[in-house]
Amino acid sequence: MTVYAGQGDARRSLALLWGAPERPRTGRSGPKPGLNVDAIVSAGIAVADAEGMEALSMRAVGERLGRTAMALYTYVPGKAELLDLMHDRALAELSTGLPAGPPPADDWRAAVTAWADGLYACYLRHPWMLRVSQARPVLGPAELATMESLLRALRPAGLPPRRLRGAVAALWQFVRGLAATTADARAAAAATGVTDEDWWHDRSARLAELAPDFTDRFPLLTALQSTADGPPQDSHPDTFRTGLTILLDGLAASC
Amino acid sequence: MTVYAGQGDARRSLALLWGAPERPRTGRSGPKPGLNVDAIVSAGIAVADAEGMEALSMRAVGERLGRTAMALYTYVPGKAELLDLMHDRALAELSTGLPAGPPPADDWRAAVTAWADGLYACYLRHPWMLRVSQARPVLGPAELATMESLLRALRPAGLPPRRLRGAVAALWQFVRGLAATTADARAAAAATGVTDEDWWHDRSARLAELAPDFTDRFPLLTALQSTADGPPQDSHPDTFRTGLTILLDGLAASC
DNA sequence: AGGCGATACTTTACGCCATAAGGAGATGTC
DNA sequence: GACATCTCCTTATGGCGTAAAGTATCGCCT
Repeated sequence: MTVYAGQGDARRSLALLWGAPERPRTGRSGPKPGLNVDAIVSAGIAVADAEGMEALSMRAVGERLGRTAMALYTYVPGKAELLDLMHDRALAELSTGLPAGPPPADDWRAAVTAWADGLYACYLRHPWMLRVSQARPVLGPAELATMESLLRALRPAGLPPRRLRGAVAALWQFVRGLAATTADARAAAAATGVTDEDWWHDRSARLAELAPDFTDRFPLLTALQSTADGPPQDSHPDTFRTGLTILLDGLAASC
Repeated sequence: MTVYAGQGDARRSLALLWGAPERPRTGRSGPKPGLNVDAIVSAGIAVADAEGMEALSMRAVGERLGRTAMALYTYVPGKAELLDLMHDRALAELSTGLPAGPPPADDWRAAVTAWADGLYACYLRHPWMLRVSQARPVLGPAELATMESLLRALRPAGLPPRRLRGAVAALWQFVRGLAATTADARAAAAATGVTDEDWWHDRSARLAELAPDFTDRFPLLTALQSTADGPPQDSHPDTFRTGLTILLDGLAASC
């Protein structure tokens, strides 16, 4: 299941994302909070990382914190908002790991490549991120910072402003899409215990059985499959590299 | 929620996709089937088109056919397989609508653009497709045909085989990713009754409130936002166009 | 003609899910 | 000490996919 996010109460969600000032602690009665938003977000990420998005339930998160599911609702309006927070927190790994120094000269190709590599790796560390809806972006600080850093990397390329939006979209979607493919393949391999290679072999055999005219109907596909050095096992890094090169070439051509 | 597919029993799924020969009808007792796989797939698509992926339940599909949810299990192993079938059926719209004539000369840019436009439109007609997992592709006939037709469009470009995989991935992921963004924006607008423009306005205002140092922290983003002709309302077609141009330029540069 | 096995479909049930509603106990201010 | 407030719990509602088992219907065979 893909999980919707960015669907929650916009006001509360944004406030939580940007660390809105909590209500003043003075003059409040009642027991002290035993939990906090950060801890809940961390627990959520831990669950999702370890057991995947489909295992991420309010119960599971609560359990990890020694609480019931309902306890979380004191701190977070609902699951959608929790997802927003998790997504932005995970994305924040990108900026924290980076060198704080000045941007690396004018080599924008290297800079964009580094950006793409970082994002790709982040998605693969947290595959559940790929199941969070992307439209109407959550607009958390980390998401905006990631965008800003891509723009910074692209700056020396001198793209005309009109093209910038398209460039950003193409790059981001490519990284995200390829990460999704890679992540899903890994997940499937892990779940079924079948390697990618075996799986393709199996499917190919069955396809040949079900569609005897396969090579006639899909000649170019057949050719593609045979030109590559063997089955597409672990072809993902390669595909990522060449796709990115194509994108960079396209950017270069755009002035 | 993103919905997993391609997770079902591979054997039955593939057989259904490729229209495996049903067991011989002669010599079978029992009541005649009142349903068939095609009808179920159509009903599923109707439900998903009309009410979105989150409303697609076995109960809902059964109801549309005047049956209970459990009746479907006579024809289809489970929900995952039904999703696979729905996805491939929807993708089949691409090839049925096309001119049957020979490929259009050597203008590969036009051909690829046509392919991308068609796929983009298909995704927007059936936004639920974007919530179907993409790794370990289902390998239904329509999916393979779509791939084949992209390869056919790309052929005159004369890409070296080593680059083909990356090119296909970059194009497909870009189209899919941008379609997802567009579709989600539309869905959110429809659900909340807030136009994209209003929504952005609202969020911008709140962002400025929550992060007063916004323009300092994100100077390039701020610049990007102001260069565009107004808010990004309906900027999707534009973004799609320019992103695609960049990709095509990149392909051209790759020989 | 009658019976029997296969098949289509239903009902029921199980264990999940998110979360609404309301209550219990702890903690602070007055 | 009274009371308001806050955390966290229990319970309940209405959903989900689907396992299991029951019922009704049909076709073949004796």
